[in-house]
Amino acid sequence: MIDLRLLREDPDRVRASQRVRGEDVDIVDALLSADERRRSSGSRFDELRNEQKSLGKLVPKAQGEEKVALLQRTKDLAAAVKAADAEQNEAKEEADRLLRSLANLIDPAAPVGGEEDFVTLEEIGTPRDFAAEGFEPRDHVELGQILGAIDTERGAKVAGARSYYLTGVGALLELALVNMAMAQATAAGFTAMITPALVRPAAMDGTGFLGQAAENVYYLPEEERYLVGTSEVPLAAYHMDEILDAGQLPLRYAGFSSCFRREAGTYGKDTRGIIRVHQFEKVEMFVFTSPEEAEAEHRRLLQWEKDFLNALELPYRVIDVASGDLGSSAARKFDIEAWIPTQGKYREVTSTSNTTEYQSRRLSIRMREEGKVRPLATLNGTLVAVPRTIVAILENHQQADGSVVVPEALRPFLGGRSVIEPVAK
RNA sequence: GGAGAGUUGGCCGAGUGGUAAGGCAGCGGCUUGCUAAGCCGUGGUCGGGGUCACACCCGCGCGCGUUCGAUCCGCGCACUCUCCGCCA
Repeated sequence: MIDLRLLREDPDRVRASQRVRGEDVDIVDALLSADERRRSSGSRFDELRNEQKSLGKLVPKAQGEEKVALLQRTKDLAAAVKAADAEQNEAKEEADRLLRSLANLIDPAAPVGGEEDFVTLEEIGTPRDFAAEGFEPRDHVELGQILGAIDTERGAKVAGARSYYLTGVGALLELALVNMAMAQATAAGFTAMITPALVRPAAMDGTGFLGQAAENVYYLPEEERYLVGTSEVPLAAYHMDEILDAGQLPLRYAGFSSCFRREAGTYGKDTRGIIRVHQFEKVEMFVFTSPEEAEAEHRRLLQWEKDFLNALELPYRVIDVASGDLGSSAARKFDIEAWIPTQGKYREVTSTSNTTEYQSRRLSIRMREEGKVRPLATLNGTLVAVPRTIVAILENHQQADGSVVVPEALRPFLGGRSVIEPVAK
């Protein structure tokens, strides 16, 4: 959530942010009046409660008629206090509900517009010219079959649409990618983490995923638990309700977990293969740092993502995502899209967001610096989302005979293997 | 799944239906002097709300109830621990 003080002082800035996101602007005024009501009802309660407490202290000392009169007064007061408390709570709840429904303030540097209005920051590497090489590239589904690496048919049989098995070398490929990602992250100073995939509502809501993204979240009503769509959730909530010492920042975590997504509203999109699936594994970077450092840290996260894709020798581009396409928590977001030869376009493989103080306020995570306590910034970035990275590797590094060359940096994690050969039929 | 115990300030730990002992640590001072120790004082020294700043209000895990008044009594919930059962 955003700073209520900022909202009072500069509501136009908040309105402008909501507008470029394409979200409700009226909520700003509703919140301002709810906040006003909360403050006035709060001080009314304070006064009554103060009187009640001072009178209450007199009760045990009072005697006879004096005591009877006093008890009558305090009894009346008790009813007034109760009413004032109820009003205060109602106003608080309303203000809090509205505040939590407000998206993060957009970074003024982010491009304005919808999904198509991103700005391409750079293109790295050159897509291969398969025509010049004299063969038609196979898509990852076909390659997955030839190599015995991916089984989507049995995935559907057992688990339904958008499900898959990674088999043989495919399974090993996942483990290799995860290990390579963790090796890079720990070398950069991240703490490796294996996180819960099942979290309580406070964690899910605190991270901002129960707003516009709620329809993509799996919920287990009997347990009141959510399945996370990214380890960003358990990593952000790791320090929930804590005050971190400024001296220990930045705290950098690399979390590995399964990720679950309902993919509601994506019927017909990417139905083939493993581009869009209900369950996958991912290594996610997550950082707690000071608000002043957040922007520079965001660039560092982007660089670590690039380092990883560079090591995999994949052609990609970096885009600056437009205001209307940001998640509610993000002030700014950079996506990296890898080139997918058989689709003839770039597809998202990683994403890094600067969520500024939005999540830390919701999760009540603060930093203490020179005795002062204030919110801190959180950032997240994908190091490797396994299925899409496998798609990119298979398609970009395939050869005419259906084999796939293993990028050199990945070989040590794949038992030294340099080529993945088709399995004999 | 069953039974029981617990949750108090940065940490430990008492406690009572009427403004939360004590200790450690902290902070201020003093003494002796240095792999530090002792004495005195301070004291919710923390977090939230509120104010120009004070005042003031809220916080004894959370919520609801009883009461003029709840940390204390009742109900519900969360979490931790112990034992039993089951189990990768």
